[in-house]
Amino acid sequence: MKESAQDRLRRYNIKPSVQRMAVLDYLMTHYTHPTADTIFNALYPAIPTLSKATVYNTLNLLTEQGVIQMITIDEKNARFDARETPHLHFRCSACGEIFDFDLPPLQMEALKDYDITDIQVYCKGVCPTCQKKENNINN
Amino acid sequence: MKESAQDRLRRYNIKPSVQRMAVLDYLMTHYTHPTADTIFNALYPAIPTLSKATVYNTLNLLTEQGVIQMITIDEKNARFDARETPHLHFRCSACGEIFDFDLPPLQMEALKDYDITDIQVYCKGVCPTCQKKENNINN
DNA sequence: TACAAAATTGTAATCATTACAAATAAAGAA
DNA sequence: TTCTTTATTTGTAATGATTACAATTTTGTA
Repeated sequence: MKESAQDRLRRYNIKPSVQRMAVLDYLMTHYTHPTADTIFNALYPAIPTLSKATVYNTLNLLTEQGVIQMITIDEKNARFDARETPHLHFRCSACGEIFDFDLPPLQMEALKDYDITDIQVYCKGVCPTCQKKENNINN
Repeated sequence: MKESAQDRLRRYNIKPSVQRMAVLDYLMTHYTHPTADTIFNALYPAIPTLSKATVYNTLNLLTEQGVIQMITIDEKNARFDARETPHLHFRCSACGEIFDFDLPPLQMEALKDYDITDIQVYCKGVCPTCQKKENNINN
């Protein structure tokens, strides 16, 4: 049985306000790496008093506390991800979609004295679907 | 003997204008992950007619052509890196410095059908020097 | 109910980056 | 060379995501 957004906030000692639960719940049910704007637009109908500032405040708080990750693979907007296990992001330069992949643990002797709080691996290139499309265009 | 900025531009079939050589040469002699602004300020005295727009144009061109890498580990500004071998970036949350580490090749069966053009690995945390400082403050 | 602290809101400001049109430089042809 | 075309650079205005901040609302507690 999956942990709820409320429980996850409690686990990090963050007061589960309506707005915080809504933002985190959206991320925990949409593993689409949304932007702050996307999250705001999705929640606004259900919470018409919601402010975009609150969405930004909440995302920053959750990121600082390590509840979620801020992804900077897209230079235009920050994206957010509620997955808790280290994983790899692949961003297709053709369609823009961001794919998740499990990541083998990277143990590096050279980093042993560094206190690592966050690991992010970004790959960029073309996904198989877009490769096929490109081939069709060129034939 | 090291390759010059001019030769590297030629290798990528990019016309080696004075401005492009200056930007790339700066990156090839300063592995400090500078921002566009830092590069502009460093080059401006020697090239007083240089425009910041040219620095941005050049950095974008070099990034698109794969001559350099754009690093987004710092959410505020893009940073740039002329290293050609895949490597890992560690950003200290205390002092802000970005350290380079060699990266073991990451071969992942799950990605075999993806056409990967760029791999970036970001680690965040506290470097040994800042860890010591933090301990001293707490004692 | 009253008070203090925390959270949310709306809006203005910030600031890195981009857009764009004008100016300049480079390349090619005759 | 001189003319013509193309590529590059420049200065400045615009963009747009994010932040700052003061006012308002909500929450917790006595």
